[in-house]
Amino acid sequence: MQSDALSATFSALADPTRRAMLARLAEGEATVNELAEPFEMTLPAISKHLKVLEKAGLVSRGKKAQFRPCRLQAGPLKDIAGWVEAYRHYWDESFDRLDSYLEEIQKEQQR
Amino acid sequence: MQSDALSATFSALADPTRRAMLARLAEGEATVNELAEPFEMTLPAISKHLKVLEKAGLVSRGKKAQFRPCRLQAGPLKDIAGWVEAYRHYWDESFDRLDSYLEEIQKEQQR
DNA sequence: TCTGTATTTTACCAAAAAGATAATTAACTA
DNA sequence: TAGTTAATTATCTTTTTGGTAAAATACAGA
Repeated sequence: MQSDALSATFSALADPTRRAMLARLAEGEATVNELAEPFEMTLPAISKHLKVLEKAGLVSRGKKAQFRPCRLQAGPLKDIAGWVEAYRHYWDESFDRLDSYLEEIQKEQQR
Repeated sequence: MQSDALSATFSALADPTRRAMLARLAEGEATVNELAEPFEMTLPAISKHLKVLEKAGLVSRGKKAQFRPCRLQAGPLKDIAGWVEAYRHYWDESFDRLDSYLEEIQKEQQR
C-alpha cells in the first residue's frame, strides 16, 4: 500500500491506459463511456482505472443525471514535475560538463 | 506486463525506497551495501529494487573487485519530464499554450 | 587454499493489481 | 410502470510486487 502522494501519482501514471485517459481528459470533460470507447477493455476495468486516477487526485468526477463527467486535475502532476526537475542537470549535457568541471576542481583542491 | 519504457520508468519511481536510492546516487556512485545502509530492508530486497531501477535504465552498474558500484542514469527522467511538461498549462495559471504557440509563429516569421 | 566480505540467486510467502463476467444501482424515457 | 442507459459493485482468477531466509557465487588477502 503506497501511502505517500508522490508514489500514488507515479503509480497511477505507470499504466498506458491511464495515461491515455488523462490525455483524453486534457481535451475536456468526458463520461466514463466516452473514456472507455478507445479501449478494448470492459467498462468495469475502466471504472477501476478511473478510481486509481481519482485516488491519486488526478481526476475529479461530477454528476449530471446518470452521467459522471470526469475532469482532469493536474495538481499532482506539478509535484511530479517538481520532483523530476531536481534531476534535470543529470541529463542535461551542459550541466554535466559543469558537474565534471566542479568535480575536477574539488579533486585539485584536495591535493 | 508493462512493456513500454515510460510505464517502466513511472513504475520504478512509484516506490519511495527506489526514489531515495536515486537521490543517494545523485550524490555519486555507491555500492549495494552503501545504498542499503539507510533502510531497514534486507540486502536481497535492495538488490531487487536495484534491478527494477536497472531495468528502467535509471541505474547502471560497474564492477570493481567484489563491488558493483551503481551510478545514476538520468536519461529516462528526461522522458518523464517531457511527458509531464505537456500538462504544465493545466496546473500553471500564468502559462498559456496559445501564448507559446504565437511566440513560436513569431520566431518562425522572423526568419 | 582457506576465510571473510560483497552481492546475487533461489525458494517461498502474502498482499496488491489487473482483468473478466455477472449482478446491481441509479436515473432517465416511453 | 417497464425498459434503457450509465456506472458501479461483487466475485473470481491470474500475475506482479515486495519481502524474508538460506544457499550460492565472486573476489581479496593471509
